[in-house]
Amino acid sequence: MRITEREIIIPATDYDLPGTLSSGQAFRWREEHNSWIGVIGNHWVRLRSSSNSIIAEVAEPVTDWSWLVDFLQTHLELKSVLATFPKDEPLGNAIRACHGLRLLRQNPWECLASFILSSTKQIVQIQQIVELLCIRFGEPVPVPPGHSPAYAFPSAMRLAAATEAELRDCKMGFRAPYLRETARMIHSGEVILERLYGMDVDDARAELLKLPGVGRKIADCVLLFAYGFQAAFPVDVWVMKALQHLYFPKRRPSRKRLEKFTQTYFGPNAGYAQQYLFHYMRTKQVSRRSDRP
DNA sequence: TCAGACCCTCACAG
DNA sequence: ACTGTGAGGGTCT
Repeated sequence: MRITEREIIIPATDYDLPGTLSSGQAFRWREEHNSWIGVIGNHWVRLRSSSNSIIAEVAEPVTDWSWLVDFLQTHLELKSVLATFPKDEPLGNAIRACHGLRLLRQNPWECLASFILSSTKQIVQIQQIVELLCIRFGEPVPVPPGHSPAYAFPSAMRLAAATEAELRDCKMGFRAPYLRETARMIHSGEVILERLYGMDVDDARAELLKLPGVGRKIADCVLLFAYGFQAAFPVDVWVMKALQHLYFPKRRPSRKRLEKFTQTYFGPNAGYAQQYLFHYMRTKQVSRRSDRP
């Protein structure tokens, strides 16, 4: 007989759970009483950090926890990843300031849809939009007694069936037609997200770029956060600021030159380096509002 | 390559 | 309190 439990202790060293869950790669995690509540697939999940481990609780007993371990990527030895970073001062600062920051491994559809909604939005706003989307279109999932309702991320089929007005009601503005059309193309099989796992990074990116509302930056986010392609290096306004300031102080590099740089300088775990730069810039630097005289 | 448009919300200045 | 303004993990034309 197999053991089913509602709780599991997952060994995890060098793992900053709050930092990772709030670092702008996933948008459905809320802090509550020193723990983090979210939904993975059809599972309501509560996570909390302990010494060298993460304690996870779900609503109903499960036997197979691989979906959670895969999401958290706890097996990855962070030290060996950080060891491949170039030994420069900016990254050194970021590593020191963001100790234990990790990359998650998310569901491709949820990640794709979420990042389509991310363009020119602040992270809190993205969280709000995704939340509304799940409440309105997601299937309810079981929650422990006493907890507020939770919903799975809505399927591509469901979102393709929604009207543009219904989507705009979720405060996503001009992103609504992008999300709707992308949902349709995924549901119809014009782009098959499962196939990207077996492709090389350039082919996988080309597939994502077929989708409306998906440009280079969002494609690279999905490649990195959902598929684990380490060659993907999303360049957003924060990372661009870091790159310009730290590595190209003289003049702005061309797009081609910048791509060459990010694909070579940061080494085999460039995607990880990107997340450290992003999180460092966003959380640890002097904010622009307070650095006025 | 280079604008400008695109929705909407929030923070902040006055 | 109330309005004006700017900007936010971009993409498309």
